[in-house]
Amino acid sequence: MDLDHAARCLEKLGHPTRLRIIRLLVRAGPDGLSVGAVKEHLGIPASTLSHHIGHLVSAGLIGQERRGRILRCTANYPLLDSVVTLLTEECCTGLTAVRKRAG
Amino acid sequence: MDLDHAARCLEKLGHPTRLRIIRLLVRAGPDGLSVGAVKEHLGIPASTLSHHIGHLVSAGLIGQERRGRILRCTANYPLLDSVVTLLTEECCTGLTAVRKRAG
DNA sequence: ACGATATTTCCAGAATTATCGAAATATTGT
DNA sequence: ACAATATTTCGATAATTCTGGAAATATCGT
Repeated sequence: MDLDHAARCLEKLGHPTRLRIIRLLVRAGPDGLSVGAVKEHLGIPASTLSHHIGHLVSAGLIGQERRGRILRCTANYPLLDSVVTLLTEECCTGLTAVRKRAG
Repeated sequence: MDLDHAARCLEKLGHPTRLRIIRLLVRAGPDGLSVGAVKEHLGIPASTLSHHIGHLVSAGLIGQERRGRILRCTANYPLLDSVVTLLTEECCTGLTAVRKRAG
């Protein structure tokens, strides 16, 4: 996970609708949710949703598996974790870290 | 820190140049760096840099304090921490968290 | 006041992103 | 084969973002 890859992930996460999608899928657990279920939750047009999901898939932030007519989306926990880790280690290792160590 | 605010911050962090700026300032510590110093490090035109810094300031991710001719920029550690925290708690509280607890 | 340094604002063009209806594709059950 | 459901792709428009040269602004030292 280099800085550019992290930036690409953060860019995708940095849209309200997409951040909601990620939150939904994370909360849904390892089984994730179908595209249709996400659509129900967010109440946005199918084509708009499909584009946003496409962004997230292209960045690897979510995975997809077809089960019959339904396309199941799951959060890529390890990648999300990597992004958070990089953000923490590379970009938050200043005063806050010192404070935390100091208690 | 609600989801929309977090999305705004992530959007700003989600650009390679801006993520580099943040990293520089975080590593620079509480005193931060002048705009000129950041420009030296990144090697980009002043106006381009100024725009990016403007983005970060508007999102509150960095602060500025004028000292004579020099404008000192500092990372907003608490805000960065809030973003990471929200991302962790709201969006990474799935399998990864379970794994971590399990060891 | 002036010249030098630091940084922003103005301006414009190119590129990218967001939105969503309509049409297309994929899959299932009958 | 057909109707129904699930999802994507197409196509078009509007909006936003990115970039950087040139000009403007701010501050300092003399």
